[in-house]
Amino acid sequence: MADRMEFFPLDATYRVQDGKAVISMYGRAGDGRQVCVLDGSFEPYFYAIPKDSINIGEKLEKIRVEQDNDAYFVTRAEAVLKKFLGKEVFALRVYVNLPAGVPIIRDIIKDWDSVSSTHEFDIPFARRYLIDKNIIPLNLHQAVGEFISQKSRVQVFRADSIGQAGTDTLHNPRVLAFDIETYSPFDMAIDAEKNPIIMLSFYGENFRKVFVWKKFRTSIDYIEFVNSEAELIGKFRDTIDTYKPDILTGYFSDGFDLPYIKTRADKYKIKLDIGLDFSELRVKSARETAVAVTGITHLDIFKFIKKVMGNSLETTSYDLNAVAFELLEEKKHDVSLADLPNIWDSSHDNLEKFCEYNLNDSVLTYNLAVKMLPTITEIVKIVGIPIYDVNRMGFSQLVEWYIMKQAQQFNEIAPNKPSYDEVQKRRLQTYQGAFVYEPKPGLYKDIVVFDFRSLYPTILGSHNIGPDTIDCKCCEETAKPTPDESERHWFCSKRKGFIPILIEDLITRRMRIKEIIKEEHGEKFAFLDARQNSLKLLANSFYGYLGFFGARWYSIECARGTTAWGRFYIHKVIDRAQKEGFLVLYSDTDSVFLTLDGRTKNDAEAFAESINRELPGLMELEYEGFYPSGIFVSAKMGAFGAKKKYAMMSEDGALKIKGFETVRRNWSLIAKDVQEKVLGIILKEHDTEKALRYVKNIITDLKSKKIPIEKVIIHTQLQKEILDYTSKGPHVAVAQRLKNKGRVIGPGSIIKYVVTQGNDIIRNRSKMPEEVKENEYDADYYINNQVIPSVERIFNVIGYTKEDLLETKEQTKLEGFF
DNA sequence: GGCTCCCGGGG
DNA sequence: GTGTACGGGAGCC
Repeated sequence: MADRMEFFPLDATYRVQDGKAVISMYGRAGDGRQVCVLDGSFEPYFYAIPKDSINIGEKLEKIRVEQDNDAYFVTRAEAVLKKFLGKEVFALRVYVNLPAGVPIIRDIIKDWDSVSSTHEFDIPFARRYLIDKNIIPLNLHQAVGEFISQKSRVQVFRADSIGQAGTDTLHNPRVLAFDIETYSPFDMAIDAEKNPIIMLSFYGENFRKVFVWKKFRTSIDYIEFVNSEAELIGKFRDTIDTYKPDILTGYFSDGFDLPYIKTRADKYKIKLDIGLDFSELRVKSARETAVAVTGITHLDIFKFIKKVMGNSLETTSYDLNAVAFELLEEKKHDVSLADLPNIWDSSHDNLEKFCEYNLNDSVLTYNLAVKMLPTITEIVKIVGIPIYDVNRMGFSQLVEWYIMKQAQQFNEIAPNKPSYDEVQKRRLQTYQGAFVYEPKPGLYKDIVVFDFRSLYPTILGSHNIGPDTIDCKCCEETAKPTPDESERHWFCSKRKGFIPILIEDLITRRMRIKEIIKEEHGEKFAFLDARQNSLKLLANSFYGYLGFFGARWYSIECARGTTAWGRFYIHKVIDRAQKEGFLVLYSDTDSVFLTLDGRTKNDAEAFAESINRELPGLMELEYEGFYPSGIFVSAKMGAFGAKKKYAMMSEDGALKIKGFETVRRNWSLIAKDVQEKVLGIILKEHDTEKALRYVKNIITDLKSKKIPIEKVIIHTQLQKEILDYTSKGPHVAVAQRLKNKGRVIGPGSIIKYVVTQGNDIIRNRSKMPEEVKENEYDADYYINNQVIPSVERIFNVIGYTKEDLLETKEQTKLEGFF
């Protein structure tokens, strides 16, 4: 007798059982319990396109490969009618006994004379399953089958069939945030082999806890003392086991917390078998590490925010404090972590505030995860990929997997990933990008900003741009070619392409949501807003995807055509604006900055309307805003045109700043200080003279050595053994000398150095701070390589040159603007 | 100008 | 895991 069971799948994986692959999906059942759903009915396969419909079925069935005690063979081959880049093709769907056999069998047949090409042989089995069965993680599904008994931390259900069940989505997964503090002496590299974890905090719904293995007097109820680090690691495992989170989240936990915990656990031979199948936590060490747990979704919320939200945030730093402040208006506790090791070693009485700090980091992480969950959920639902993977994908991968899923629905075969050689070739391809109208540096009044709503996506849609519509035979004579002077291309005017269909679908879905969202409030609004934003992010990424060297649906000609049309339309706006009497200040890609120059705001809006009447398809020029004053920079030219840098003040007095980089740790303190101060003076006080005086004073102070030596120390971390360096930077030279003096120096050591006076190359003038007397540092180096570069572009904005900064005599420019 | 190296996040 | 991983700036050579 079959049971029915409803559940929200979170992720899928597979296991080989009795020579057959069995999919296991972990998720939350309708009754609230965690569940594992097994499906053994899905078979691995790939496609082979035979030449001239030669029958290769018999030959395929003879293949048999023995490897590592497993046998791989073709179970059957099915002839199917598919589409490939706009053309109908006969393909063979080649079924293989095991997933691991797919690439092996494919390798054998790819070179056969009778085979023209092979496809879709490199798609992870569990991902293939979700796509083919149209199972969308987080949506409610119904399984028919029965509960079985199997070693597992959760109930196991063996399914005979699985299907969508209504439109419900898991909107309140059980989230558990955690954070560790480690013993980490001031200025030493973080070293998981050497230094213990001393605190561990958790935060979830109605749950907060800090574990610490030294005792002190406290009245805080969530602090729990344990006797050792080993016991603390045991608590890590047990807390997760009893809390039963759907999502375990940390801040940079892929790169720090979990690998650290794993290293320490290995030391004590503690098994971190928190997987719902009792498997251990897995640290995948690639270029960027990632940590996975079977059945529990590990969300590194830092990674998600940096990858997906990054561009839309004001902050340029992604540390927890800056991100929490911008997204939550909350901050980290203000404690000095540098003091923690000493306090840990001596006076335990002060440990309490570090425990509070530790918990607060988990609280912030939890709140960030909850805040991002609507967006994460919507991306998962649009792309059809589990949270764990969405968390670790960049935009081009999100686009690609979205297209892969749609390809299945549209009966399209996916093109292959480029070979290494092909990637190298593609990397060399360049093309003309967007049009940039350079602003004259200076201060301006009454600025109006317009931009094209989703310029590239609407061009791709309106002009039917895609790899399957380019240069079609049927429209060679009639189609309108791209406005590209260097090469002639056109796109089919009879048949809508695959990619334009997908893009227009994303755009119109978004427009519909924008329409209904006006009436919504609260939670419903938040989800719809997250959805429209996710749709926009995805649509905006298609153009870049077409020109991305790793893309399956790569087409540099399509990318070129898109920018060519983009330049065409923005020029049209600029020309018309000038004809109508506006002053064009600045334009970049899809936006135009005008000054009213005597005309009114209403005139500007009417102007946009007149443009819109002539635009094709879904293209639209939008009124972005009005700014009473602004400062524009024509920054240093890069290889592909100017960088975008400007600051404007809106009517409510808020400043909008674009393109000013922040300085990093391998800059001296003096450079950081000066940049911060100068930005403050100019943007808040509008006193350019004062900013200039300030920098001049700093330069004078450097020359007369009034700036203390601590402010000119540069910190750089040694990445490998000194001998392994082929190119000796200043920090390597200093490291060598430290080693000669008997200091223990190796990978991870932070090398501090000061550049001193002389004519030699920098390396030979770099010394350790204690070797340098107060007046020995090279003032010119710090002025020219540190202070000036950190503020030069800011001063260019307001009309001063590097030379002005260096001159001792005062000058006045742009006086009396404000 | 090409090559090599470092940074980020975390403590 | 039927896959793969970044991009920008500074200094050396």
